[in-house]
Amino acid sequence: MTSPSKDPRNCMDTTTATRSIVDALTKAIVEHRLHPGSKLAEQKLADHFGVSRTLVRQALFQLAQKRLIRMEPARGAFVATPSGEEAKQVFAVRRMLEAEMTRNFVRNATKAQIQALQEHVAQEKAAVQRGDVAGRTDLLGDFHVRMAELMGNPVLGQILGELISRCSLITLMYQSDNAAEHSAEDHAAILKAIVAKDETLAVQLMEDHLSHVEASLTLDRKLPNSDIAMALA
Amino acid sequence: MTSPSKDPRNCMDTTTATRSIVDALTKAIVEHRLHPGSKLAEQKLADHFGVSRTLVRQALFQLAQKRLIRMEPARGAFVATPSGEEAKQVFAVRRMLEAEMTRNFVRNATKAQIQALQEHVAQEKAAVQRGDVAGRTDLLGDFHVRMAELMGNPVLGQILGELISRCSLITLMYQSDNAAEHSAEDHAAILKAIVAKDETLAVQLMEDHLSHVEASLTLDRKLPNSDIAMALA
DNA sequence: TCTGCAAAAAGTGTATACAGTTTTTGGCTT
DNA sequence: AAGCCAAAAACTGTATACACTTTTTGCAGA
Repeated sequence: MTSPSKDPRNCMDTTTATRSIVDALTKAIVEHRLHPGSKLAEQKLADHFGVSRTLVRQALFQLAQKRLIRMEPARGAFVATPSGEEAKQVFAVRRMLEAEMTRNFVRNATKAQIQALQEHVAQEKAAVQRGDVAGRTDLLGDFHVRMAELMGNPVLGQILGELISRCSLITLMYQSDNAAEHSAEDHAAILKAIVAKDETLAVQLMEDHLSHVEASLTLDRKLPNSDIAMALA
Repeated sequence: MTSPSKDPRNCMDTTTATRSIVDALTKAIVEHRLHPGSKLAEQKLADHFGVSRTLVRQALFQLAQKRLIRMEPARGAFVATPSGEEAKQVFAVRRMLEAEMTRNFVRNATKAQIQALQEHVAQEKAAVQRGDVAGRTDLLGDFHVRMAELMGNPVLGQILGELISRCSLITLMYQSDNAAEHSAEDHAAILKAIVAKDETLAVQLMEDHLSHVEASLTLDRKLPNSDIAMALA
């Protein structure tokens, strides 16, 4: 009832500030502008975003919980450097979730939902062809999240979204770029099986897809980049 | 208040102060001392824990990310009140994860790991028999987390741990207490199938177990409790 | 030149202060 | 007496201040 807030310019909304920092840093990490191992100095980030350390700190804590960064006791925050071991675990969990998800999707998806996925795959192909690395990375991950959301299970969608963020970091560390184009093809094949209502095949293709991505991991090293201003510019 | 916790396995451990607040509040929520919907006023919590609002705030953000509380824009934090819809989704995800987890466990578990689970189930039975509600709740959830960890997949363990925390809140809202004793029996049956290396049966029993818990949910309402000092004392 | 150590700089961890918003309180009108 | 508006209290959101820790710097001695 009482709606005394006639303030439409509530743009610097509370909580949105922290959230936008989380989003910006997440994007920067997933899109490879902040390299694994980079130091994330609080004051520098605060200066960059034009806020105080308080908000940066809150954002860093949230990122730590999402395992995109790690925080060492009195030394600060660093972009996470997931190990090969951790990578395998993340993929294992994804296979568990997505195999079942695919099965349920084949069973229950409506025409409209399938069409939504088809449009998504088309976008993926477009991004791959135009060489849009950032957009491609987003879309390839979003394919899986979208599927979860279309199933009417946002809980699954959120968990999968976090796993996929971690996967982005992992693949950025270990995977060569050309392998990603193959993912778009995999998605198309999965979708085809879904359209054909071939439950077993769709599940199998999804598992193969994830195994394939995992198999393409390699153990070469990267050099860290600490230039926050450059990466976020 | 149990302060003596240094957890060496958790590398993202922020200042232990914040973590102990998170743990204390998590315990209070899971153990039913803070009811769904209760307001969590920052200053009151700060006074209770003998710290400033800063640390309480950080803890609340982490709890919000774990979906144990919800934070409303300028109104504060409240113990989460998961809907029946959300409950179904959480259980659906658990079934996905734990069916596969059980399958892998049957395949790969060593004698020592199986024995560890057996000891755990024995503890469960003891807690149920002695009427230790708090310990029982902990142990019943820990059975699943323990299984994940024994599989050498801490990633799975952590995700499952969070889902189970949410489940505790859900069951505390919707489930009658006596159903929990049944869970200990379910665990024993699952373990028996694991010992017999009957993969199909073990998976089936795990799915049935989770479905059974979910099926025992009901939609009666609860009255909120806002007395923080009492609940945490 | 290289090593070791102390002082300074930088950075994190926590508390406090302050501004804006929401909720409560108390009185005034109908 | 019930309802409504205004002032006050309480609370959240953010910035700043300060203590303590880590890292860097600079210099003395070998």
